[in-house]
Amino acid sequence: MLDAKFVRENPDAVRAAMSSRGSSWSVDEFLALDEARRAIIPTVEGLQARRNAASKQIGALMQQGKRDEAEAAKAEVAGIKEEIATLDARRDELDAQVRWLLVTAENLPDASVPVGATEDDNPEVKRWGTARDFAAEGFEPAAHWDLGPALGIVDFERGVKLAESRFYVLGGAGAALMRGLINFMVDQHLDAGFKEWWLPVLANTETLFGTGQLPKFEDDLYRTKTESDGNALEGGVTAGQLYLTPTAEVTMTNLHRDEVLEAASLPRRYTAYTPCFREEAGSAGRDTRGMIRVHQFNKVEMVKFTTPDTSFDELEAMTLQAEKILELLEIPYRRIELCTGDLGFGAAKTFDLELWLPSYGDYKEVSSCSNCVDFQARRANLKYRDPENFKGSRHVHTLNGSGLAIERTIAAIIENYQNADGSVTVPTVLRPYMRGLEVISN
RNA sequence: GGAGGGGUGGCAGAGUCCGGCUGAAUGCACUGGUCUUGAAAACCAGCAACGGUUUACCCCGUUCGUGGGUUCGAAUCCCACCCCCUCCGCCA
Repeated sequence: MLDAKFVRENPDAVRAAMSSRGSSWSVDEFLALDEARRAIIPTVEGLQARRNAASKQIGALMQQGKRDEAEAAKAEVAGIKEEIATLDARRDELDAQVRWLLVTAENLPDASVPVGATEDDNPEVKRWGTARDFAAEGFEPAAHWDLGPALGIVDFERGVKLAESRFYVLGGAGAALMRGLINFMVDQHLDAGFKEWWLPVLANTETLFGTGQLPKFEDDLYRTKTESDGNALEGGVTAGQLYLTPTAEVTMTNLHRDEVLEAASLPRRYTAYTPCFREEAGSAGRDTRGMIRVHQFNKVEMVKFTTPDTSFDELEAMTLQAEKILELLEIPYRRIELCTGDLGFGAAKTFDLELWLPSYGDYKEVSSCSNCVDFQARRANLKYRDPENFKGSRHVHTLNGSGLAIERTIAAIIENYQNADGSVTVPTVLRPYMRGLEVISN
């Protein structure tokens, strides 16, 4: 959520930022509504003050037994009340409109973010490792959606049988690989000083609002109540509604919603493994094969809470932490920086990591590390205090990053570590996590 | 699922029956001061958030789970909803 005061005082900067994002958010619409709203406030409050004063007087008069004067005052208040009611209704209306604009506004890109329109404009920042030359080795690499089932470790058909399309099942070494990767990644983050959490995968409306999934992106989420239950979300809060979380970022960031943290306790570095659920409603036809885009996937997530002065350093550190996982697994990857036009809703700056997938003949996203600055903190009312430097409290900066998305990592391992005979070598660092298994074969 | 209790300031906890200087006693925590070599203790003072106005002070408004209602006036009365707790039942 943007700071209304900031928008008011820096309309040109906001306009430019929104334009660079390709956002349709209108600064002028906001300013007009905001001005209309603020024009009414002094009038309403003046009337309220008069009403309050008169009421107090009536109480005093009643106690003194001055009935007639009290009755006269009551009559006067009746008139004021009518005026207030009219203006109040108008103010409520304007408040709601202004609030809707504020909660649906994208975050402002950081000044350092390269300007661009689409993902094609995302600059590549670095590249690590080299893709295997299968031709030189004398065989054609198979895709994970063929290799996995052939090895009996991935089963797409049974996933569909149990749930629906875009679900899958892992068996034997496949299941062990999943479990091993989760533990491997979490251990790596623990070694780097992160604190581990275990979180609910159902979350309420306030929680989803705090990180920005609501109110704009409800369609991406699985919900426990649907329109037919008479519980549709219409720009507000649906009582009792729960959502399957699309990422642990949501719950982990909201751990401190409505809290004031001590500056001395920052930065806080958190990590959690959770399953993630996404409706993927608008992605029919994209990545339909394999385990690249499924409704339920697994992810080890990193979240940080920092003071404003260190958040960009922490973003770099977080991105390096995610890269470290790929390097230990020896999977070729590249880092790209999202341009203004490709930034996510709440992000001020984002680095994506993409790993090499032979079946795509290209890099595919496996991690996204973002600094949301105070955007989520404002939504989630998440502040910190630092008595030595300022009075009161200020919003923290929040960061989140995948470390990593595991299905895509598994796909990359299967494809990059495959052998001519159809077996898959287990990456060295994972072997301790897989009871010493070195090769997955039939 | 059944029965009962409860949601008040950073925390704890009065006030609610009998509506009116109650934005709210008291304690703890916190901040400043006195005292002290220093600290503790003691004592004094301050201490909610958000919004409007303002150079600032002040002032005004809103907020006692949420929304609505009654009233000149609601933390206190009425209605609906949400949430939490305890006991019973069920259950990994």
